[in-house]
Amino acid sequence: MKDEEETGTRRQERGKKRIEQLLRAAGEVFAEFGYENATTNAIAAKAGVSPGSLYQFFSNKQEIAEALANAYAARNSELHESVFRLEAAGMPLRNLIDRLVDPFLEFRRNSPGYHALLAGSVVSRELAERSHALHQQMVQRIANLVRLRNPHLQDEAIQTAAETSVQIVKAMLPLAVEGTSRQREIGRRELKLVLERYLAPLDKSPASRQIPRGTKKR
Amino acid sequence: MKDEEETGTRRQERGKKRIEQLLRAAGEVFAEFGYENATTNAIAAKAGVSPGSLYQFFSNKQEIAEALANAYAARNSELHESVFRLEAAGMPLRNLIDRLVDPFLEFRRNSPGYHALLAGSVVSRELAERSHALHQQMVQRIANLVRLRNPHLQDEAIQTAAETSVQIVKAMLPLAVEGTSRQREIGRRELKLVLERYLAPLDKSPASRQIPRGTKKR
Amino acid sequence: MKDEEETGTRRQERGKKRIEQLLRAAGEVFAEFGYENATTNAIAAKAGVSPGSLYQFFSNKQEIAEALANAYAARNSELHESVFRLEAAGMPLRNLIDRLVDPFLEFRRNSPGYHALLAGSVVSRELAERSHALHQQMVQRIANLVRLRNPHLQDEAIQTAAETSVQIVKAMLPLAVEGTSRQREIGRRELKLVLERYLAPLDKSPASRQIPRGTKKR
Amino acid sequence: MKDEEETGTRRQERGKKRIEQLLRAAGEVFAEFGYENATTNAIAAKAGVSPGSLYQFFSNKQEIAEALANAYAARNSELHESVFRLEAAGMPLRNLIDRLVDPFLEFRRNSPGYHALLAGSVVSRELAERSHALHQQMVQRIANLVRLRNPHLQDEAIQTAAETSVQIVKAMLPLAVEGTSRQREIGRRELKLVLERYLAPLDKSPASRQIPRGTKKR
DNA sequence: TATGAATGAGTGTTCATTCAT
DNA sequence: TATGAATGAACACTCATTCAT
Repeated sequence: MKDEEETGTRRQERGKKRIEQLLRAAGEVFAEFGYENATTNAIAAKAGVSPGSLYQFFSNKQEIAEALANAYAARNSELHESVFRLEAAGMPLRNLIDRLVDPFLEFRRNSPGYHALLAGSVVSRELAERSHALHQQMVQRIANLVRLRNPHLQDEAIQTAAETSVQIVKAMLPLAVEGTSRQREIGRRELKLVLERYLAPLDKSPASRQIPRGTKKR
Repeated sequence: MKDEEETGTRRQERGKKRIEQLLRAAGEVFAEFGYENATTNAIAAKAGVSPGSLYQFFSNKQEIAEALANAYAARNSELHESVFRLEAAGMPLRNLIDRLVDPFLEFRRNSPGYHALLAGSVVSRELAERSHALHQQMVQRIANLVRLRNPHLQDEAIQTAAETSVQIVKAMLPLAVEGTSRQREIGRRELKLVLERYLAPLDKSPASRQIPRGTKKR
Repeated sequence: MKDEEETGTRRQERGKKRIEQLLRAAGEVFAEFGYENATTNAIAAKAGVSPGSLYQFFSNKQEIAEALANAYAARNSELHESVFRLEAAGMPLRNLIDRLVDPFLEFRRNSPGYHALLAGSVVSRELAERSHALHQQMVQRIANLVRLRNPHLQDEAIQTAAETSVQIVKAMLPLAVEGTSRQREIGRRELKLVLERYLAPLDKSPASRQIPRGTKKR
Repeated sequence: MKDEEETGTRRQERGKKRIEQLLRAAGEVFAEFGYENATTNAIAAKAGVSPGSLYQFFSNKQEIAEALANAYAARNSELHESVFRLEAAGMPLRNLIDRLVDPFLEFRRNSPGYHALLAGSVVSRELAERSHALHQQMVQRIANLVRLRNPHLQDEAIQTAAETSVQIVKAMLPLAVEGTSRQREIGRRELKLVLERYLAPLDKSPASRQIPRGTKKR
């Protein structure tokens, strides 16, 4: 509680805030112009900060992109923790899909720049690898669920189904995240429908029979 | 055969060849580096042409991208003509999908830069519009087929189904076009499978009865 | 002992210490990186002080260099006082040279940054002038000695001899100050030798009769 | 003599001229501001060229400095070839010194920037090494002459004498190259005088006895 | 018409200096 | 007075575009 410590704490807080400001601004600028056309000065300006300040926290433009991607990856992981729970394996497929897809859509709606950095042009090898790792992580989590629901399926079939599911989600996300709210609603519904119809035939577990709510888990 | 005698036709021919060279080069460079990181000098060099010459045919970098997109659009239209024939409406769903998807995949495999220009970052409003127009054209063609097969469906449902189908194809294209030949083969199979499972429920024609996986072809 | 009771004297003392810290640090940083490549932040950091504090004592980077040069000039003057004593005029040339050169070399060995500031690129007009003044001071002191030893010489010859002597010292300093201790020893010997041979012909005192090399000291 | 070759030749010529323009401009700017304070845009402007053009010939600022140093080194070598001729070994010392020093002084007068690059702050390790190599080359050439004149001297003494001579020349050059023409003349005379007095005692060869002109070599 | 050297506006980045705390 | 985060002018360098040949 001494003066110095207090100061230090405040400084750190301010630093964190600055970084958050900058990353938020970077996300918006990357989303609007793409990584290449985004200028560091524009990011600094949008964050209400001088160009020099930006470089107190990030040593170059690429590092901003990487930090932002890290932040997204972290939030993404939290999402995974809360969403890929094994008890979910027994749900009816439709419920499971709701449970997985909705938070993910919301996350993406709140993450401008995610697409520009992790789906757009190659910012850096590190970022490409991180993106790939996130993708694989998601594939594995889905594969686990698929395996729990369909223990008789061969591993390769499970992998393929999981990979395909992730790809469907990735590509249909824009429809569910952009446009008017009506368009987004349709996008969301169709995304779920595609997933459901793709996955239903694999699904032999009794839980996946369309059962009215209230009858869950026996 | 002297210079002044050279006919306008011959000049035009030469011009066309130059443009083709340049567009081919542009496609490759865009595919390798992305639109933003592609330099006009690199395109000119790859086309075996001076940077000044490039500007005889295209007034700026963006225009190259647009011309390339146009060329792809034209080839795409030819594809549509040959593929979206009404007699196809009566085929079993699976056959129809094969017929539509395979040429499209081949087209994409032969169109480097297509993804970089039309799926990557926003190159220009013009390009975005053209891309959108292509997309809508495809949606309408598919909507027509869907309507022919399922005359009882409401228009909105048809539109949505067509839109979603196109999105599915876009989604799965990378899996069907990139990677090892085995990966591509799996990608192609899954793409068709997703489409089939998504569309089958709409489909009242006997040929499209859902066949459980693993029991295919007998 | 409370804050407000702190005397001005004490403050001044603290200020002096800070200034000394900063100048020492500046000397080292200038010596290591050269004036232009030295950053004020690096100087402050090396002095264990914040960049803001530095500017409490020096209003800009140039002023640091000037203050450092002043400090060197002051020490240099002390050296002069102790070394250029008139009783020295009667010594044998060789002894006189020893007496003048050795303390000067030691001073230079203990003055990092001296070379970077006063011999390197032009830091500022002020500094150049100060450097020139120091130079001239030394020239005059030497001229005085030369005149005492050789009263018959014309003034211009005396000036030139003094000027040249100073230049010789400057020339040979690097050899006498840098490198291994053996190299430095050789450098020091040669410096003295060059001076001696240059000055001896002017010198009518018996002690300075030219002695062939190798026969020195018996 | 065909069109293309002619063009190529002309281009090369223009390129060479541009490089010369740029190097001349760089020399002047480096001389005026020092390497660090010289801006590439200032160099380009002084050469009457755009900044982009400069980078067609040099890939960065350092490379300009290195190219300029190379050019100086090359001229320096030519000088050496024409000046360090063995028949010179027999000359009276004074003549030899004239012969060596005068062209060297002229060279330096025509080489603005030489000092800034090769004596000033450390531009790069390459440049420092080149500078050192030039220095050593000169030392060796002088050592050869000294050895020819004084075959009985030990190698180490020869080396030291050569090294010291070079150091004297380097340090006294500014006096002989800068200032009014009178100052330069005095500087030149003193430089030669210092060298002569330093070297004369080593010199046992008959040729080095002060002999009136016209009696050379016997 | 083709060439490719030349252009120069614009970008990422640094660092001397300021100022709120 | 001390701090160090913030500032912003300035620089090295790039590349889409132009134009003399």
